[in-house]
This record gives sequence, C-alpha cells and structure tokens, in this order.
Amino acid sequence: MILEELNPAQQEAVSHEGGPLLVLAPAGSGKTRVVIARLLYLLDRYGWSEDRLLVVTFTRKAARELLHRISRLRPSSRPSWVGTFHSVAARMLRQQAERLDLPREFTIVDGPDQLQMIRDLLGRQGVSDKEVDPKKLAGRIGKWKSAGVDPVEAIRTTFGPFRVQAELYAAYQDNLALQKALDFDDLLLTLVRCLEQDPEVRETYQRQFEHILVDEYQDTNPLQERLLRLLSRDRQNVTVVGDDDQSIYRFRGAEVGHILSFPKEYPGARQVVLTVNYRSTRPIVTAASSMISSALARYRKDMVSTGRPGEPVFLKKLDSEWAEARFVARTIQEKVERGAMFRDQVVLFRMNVQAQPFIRAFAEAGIPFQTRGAVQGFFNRREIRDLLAYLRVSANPFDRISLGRILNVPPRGMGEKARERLDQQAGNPGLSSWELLERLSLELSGKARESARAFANDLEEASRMVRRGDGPFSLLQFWLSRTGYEQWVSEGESGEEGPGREENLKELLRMSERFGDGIGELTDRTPTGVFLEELALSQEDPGEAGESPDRVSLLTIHQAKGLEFPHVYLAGAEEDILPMKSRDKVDVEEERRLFYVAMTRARDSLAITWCLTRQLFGRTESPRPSRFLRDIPPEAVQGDRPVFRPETPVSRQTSELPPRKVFPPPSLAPSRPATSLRSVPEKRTSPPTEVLRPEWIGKTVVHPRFGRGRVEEAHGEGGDLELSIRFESSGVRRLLERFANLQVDG
DNA sequence: CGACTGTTTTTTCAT
DNA sequence: AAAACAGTCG
Repeated sequence: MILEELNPAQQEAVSHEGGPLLVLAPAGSGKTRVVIARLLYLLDRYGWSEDRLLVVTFTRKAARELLHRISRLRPSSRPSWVGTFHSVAARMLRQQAERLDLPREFTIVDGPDQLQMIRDLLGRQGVSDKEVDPKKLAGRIGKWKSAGVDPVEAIRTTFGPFRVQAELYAAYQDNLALQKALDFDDLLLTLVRCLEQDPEVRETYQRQFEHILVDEYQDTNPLQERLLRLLSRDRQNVTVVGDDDQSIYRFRGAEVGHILSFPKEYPGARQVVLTVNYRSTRPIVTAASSMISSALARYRKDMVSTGRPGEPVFLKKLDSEWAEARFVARTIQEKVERGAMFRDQVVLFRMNVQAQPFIRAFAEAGIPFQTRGAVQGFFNRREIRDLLAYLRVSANPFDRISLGRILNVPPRGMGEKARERLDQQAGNPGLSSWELLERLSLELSGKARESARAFANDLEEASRMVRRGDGPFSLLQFWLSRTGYEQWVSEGESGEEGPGREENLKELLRMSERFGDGIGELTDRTPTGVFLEELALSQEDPGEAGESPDRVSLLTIHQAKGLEFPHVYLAGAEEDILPMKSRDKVDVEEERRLFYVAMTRARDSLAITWCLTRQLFGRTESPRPSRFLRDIPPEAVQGDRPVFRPETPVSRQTSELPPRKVFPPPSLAPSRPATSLRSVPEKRTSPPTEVLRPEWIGKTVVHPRFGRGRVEEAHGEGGDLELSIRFESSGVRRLLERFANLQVDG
C-alpha cells in the first residue's frame, strides 16, 4: 500500500479519521504526495465514488498535475471535482444557471476587460481618471466584494471622497448584470450568496461532497474561506494543507490568518506538522530555513534536511542585467554539457519584464526556452484579445465589453460616432449584440449602415453556430474569413511584429482545435464556452498536459509556486526588485516569503545573482544587493559576497524594526499562540487600508533630514500610519510615521 | 473617418 | 523602453 512509503507524520495525516485536519507542510515535505495519498485512502476506506470528493488547488496547472499523478498511480481513478476555487465556483454556477437567472454561457470578465469596463464607466459618468484611478477603483471593488458588501451597503456606509467610488461600484455592477457577465470575485460571491440563501442548493452540494481537500490553504481569501464553510458539513469533513511561510498572495486578499486560526475555527481539528524536506540538498535547506527564520511573525517550525549533500548555494554579482543573463546562459550550457537537461533548469525573477534580457541571451546562445509569460505575452496580445472577443460575443450575445472591443476591428467604417450611438443603446437590457447593431444601423447612413447590418447578420449567425455546438476552431475560422482579420494584420504590419502576429493567430487556432465541434462529455456546455472558460480561468495553453519539451523555463516566482526544478537561478536579488519597491505600502515580509519560495524550488543546485547596474523602466539604476542575502549563513554559500554600503536605508530600517515575534508550533501550545498569532497578521492586513486620519492633515512637522513640511494626506492605523508630507526643501514624500522620527510643530 | 505624429504616462505578483 | 493617448491632417 501507499501508506508504507510515507514517513510517520505523513501517514498520520493521510489516515486521519473523522473531523477536520490541518497539515502544515513546509516546502519539499511531500505535500502533494500526502494530498494524493489521502484522497486515495479516503476513496478506499469508505468506498466513495470519485465525484464525492472535492479537491481545491491553487492553479489549474496544479490541478492537472494532481490528476496526472493520480492516473499514474491508479489509472482507474479519475476524480471529477478537482480545480481552483474559481473554476469550481464557475462550474456550480453553470449548474445552477437557471435558478440564478444566468445564461449557461455567461461571460467571465478577466483583469484587463474589467479595467476597460471601469474606464468606459468613468468616461460615461464624466469622472476623469485623475479623480478616480481605475486600478484603485478595481481594487476597492474587489475589497468590497471579498467582504461581501453589496453596492447598496457600500453606498450606505461610505462617506466623503469614497462615496463616489461606492456609486461607481453600483454602476459597475449594473453594467455587469446587463451583460450577463461575472468578474472573478463575482464567481465566488454569487455562489456564496446562492448557497447562503438557498438551502436546497446548499444541501445538494453538502450531500454530494463527502470530503473536501484544500491545497495551498495559506493563500485563501475570506470569500474562499466562506465558500469552504458553506460547502462543508459543519466544517467537519475538511482537510487543508499549507505553509504560512509560503503565503505570497496577500496583495490579492489572501489572509494567512486562516491557516493560523484553523484549529480554533474548525472544532475538533487535528494538526499534523511535516518537517522533513525531501526535495533539496542540505546547503539549500540550510540557506532557505535560516533566511525565513528571520521573518517577523510565523509559526516556528523546523525544516529538517534529509542530509543529502550538495554544492553550496552559489552567489554571483554581475555588472548589468545583460551580463546576468549571459552568465546564467553560460552556466546552463555547462550543466547541459555535464548531462543535465534544459527542462531541469529554471530562471526565476520577481517581475515579468526581467525576462527580456534572458530571452535575448538564450536566443543568441541557442538555448531552448519557454516563458510561461503567456500571461504578459500571448494572451495580452491585441490580436489574441480581439479574436477572443469575437468568440465571447458569439457565445454570449449580451457581452458588450467584447462587442465594444471589436466594433471597428478590423475597421468597418464605424468610428467615434457609431460608438457613441452604440453606447446610447447599450444600456438597454435584453438586447442582443445583433439587435443592438441593427438599431445602430438605422441611425447611420450609407456605407456605415450597410456595414453595421452585415456585422449584425454575422453576429447572429455566429451565435447560432455556438448554440448548435460548433467548436472554437470553426468559430475562429468563420470570423477570420468574415472580417479579413488575417489580411488586416499582415497588411498593417510594417515592422518586426508582423510575422509574430500571424504566428500568434496560428497558435490560437492550434489551441482551439482540441475543443472540437459537437457536444462533449458535459452535455450542458458548448465547446466554445468550455474553451473560453478554460482561457479566462487560467491564462495558459489549454491541452498539452503531459510531456514537457526540453526547454529552460523562465518564470516569475509566483508562477513557480508549487513547482520544483533540479537547477534554479534566482535573478535580480536586489533592493527595489526583491524586495520590490513600490509607491504603495511595501510588505517586506511578503517579499521575504517570496524569496523563500524561490529558494525552495531548487532540488540540487541554486544560484542567486544580483547586478550593480540595471536599466529599469527606462532609466539606469545602481541597485544594492537584496537585504535577504544577509540572512543566508556564510557556511551554506560560495561565490561573491554581497557588499552592503553602510548608510543604506535598509540597515537603518532593519535596526528600527520591532523585535521578531516567533511562535512555537501550534501543536505544542494549542490555544494561546493561536490567539496571539491571529492578532499579528490581522493588524497588518487590516483590509480597509484607507482608514483616514484627518486629524493629521494640515499639521506642520519637522523631519531630521528633510526639514519642515506640511501633512497633506494621512491614512492607516497604528504602526502603519502613512503620511504624505510636502517638505519645503524637497517636495512631497510619503513616509511611515513609525520610521520617520517626526516632530510635530505647534 | 482614419492614418499619422508627437506627447504622456506607466510600469509587481495573477484567479 | 514601451505603450497608450491626444491632436492634426488628408
């Protein structure tokens, strides 16, 4: 049996009977193994069928990986409810579509589309995006939604400058409803509301799922947590797995507090702490665990090495990002000459733009590589978004964002005027895209009128095609031929982008081919709808599951979450990159965990690089080495030593930070640390970041270095009180009151 | 209306 | 450095 291949702690987790279970699983401790073993164990032990288990993973990729490994272990097993919170919610919403008055193929609005909607909205309401920053508004709406606050309540409870935002939230929500569209948060929120208000639906799912397993639990947000509670039976049939040290999605509303307070919130919960890191060599484990042990607040849990020997962590200082890329390229080739595969190696970085030099260097050196930069690249290409918009209007006739996008792409004689007229009609609920266009055509004349008619006919036909089960491939071909899109793309391109664009179109067609015509296994869905959902919920190539080709991966650290590679190159270990500099509050602790996640992806070798100069956002910077390098013990490394110039703000800041808070592992002291632990993340998370502090505004202050200044903005609580101060000598600066050492004048 | 030019802004992470 | 935007001209 599988159990025998597990260590005692893992066995304990796998075979736990009855009641909720928390597994604290540090990097490389066999987490996925435990999840799979537990799943199979439960199926065997109780004879449940596969659709009685719900498994929630963090990414679709992780879900696929899980299914892949299960099918290798036991080909007969194919659990059917494995996916992300969002995809599970989308599936349930489609099942309950009629009850919710939604069409089966409602549109899922992704990030860029959401922003576009908000911009349009601001335009229509005559609010300049100076007054309301679209991105900030999107963030705020997200926060309202995660807190379960609907527009009515938002308006009722908000005052002052935020009132406008609450009203815009209401308008945004109306607009979504009109289009039969849901954004990411709505997927969760709508389902949560449905489950809360409709006992019948709730009981259906509670009865269906004998047990629920949640992976990467440290990154669940409050809405996801609420959903988990609603789906479980009194919180009893739940297993969650995670590691507070690997919580890296706070920026997205994840609350590490959930994992920390699980024992309290889930009555009778059992905890199992895994400790052995089977993944990495001893030097890597040593380096990573002492790095993370400098964190300010965490469960103190030990990560124990298996003692597997290996080379020390290699530190390398380079002159520029180009030198950095060439160095990594050279090292990769050396490793390959000594027998490693390209696919065994990965370059990790903080932000997607850092991939550029590597792409060039690898291309020059003839190193095969892949960027999962699908995110930044492929799916954000204009031609791809255009064509997907065509598919979306075809699948959902009420989708006005997509219609707006393609109204005049390629040009069909409908410019600004036509758009204005369309906007006037668009608020009319219940009108399909072709009905809209027909009305529009009446208001236009001559060529524009004809062209609107023709487009309306095409739209109606495409909608029929989707409904009778034509796949995305057929639909794409239909639109390509009707619009002459390909020709438009190849004509319009003078420069280097031309061939790339046509390639992209082919790539999209290739991807769509897998979703053939006809109705698939899920009879209630159309293939085109399935294709669109797949793309909306995971911006990666659908299909191409199994074999990975022999290529080096270029990934952001976030993308690498949950993955492991024999050889890891962590690039850009510099202040302002890792930790990231940002105008908003920097959460250095989250950056530290990010660094930790990066280090612990490595099995056999880890190299960390930093540069003395770097071109960033158009200017040349001279970054300092990352502060996190200090926390790696010398005995675990070789190579260059980072030089920390003495009067960096870093060192000063470090010394001023409050003393570290380290908590014993939960199993040793069950209740008390849980409470104190909770108070820590909660204080720093405090979601309404914009607690205003008007009493500070207008005060005159004196700063030891910048001199006299006047407070212009103030928000945040306690140690997070942030002030915008206009200094007489140096202009406006944002400072944390905690660090600024201010004297209040007068 | 749309192509073209100069100007400005904006840069994390991502379901 | 790149992309989005605004304004001008045919």
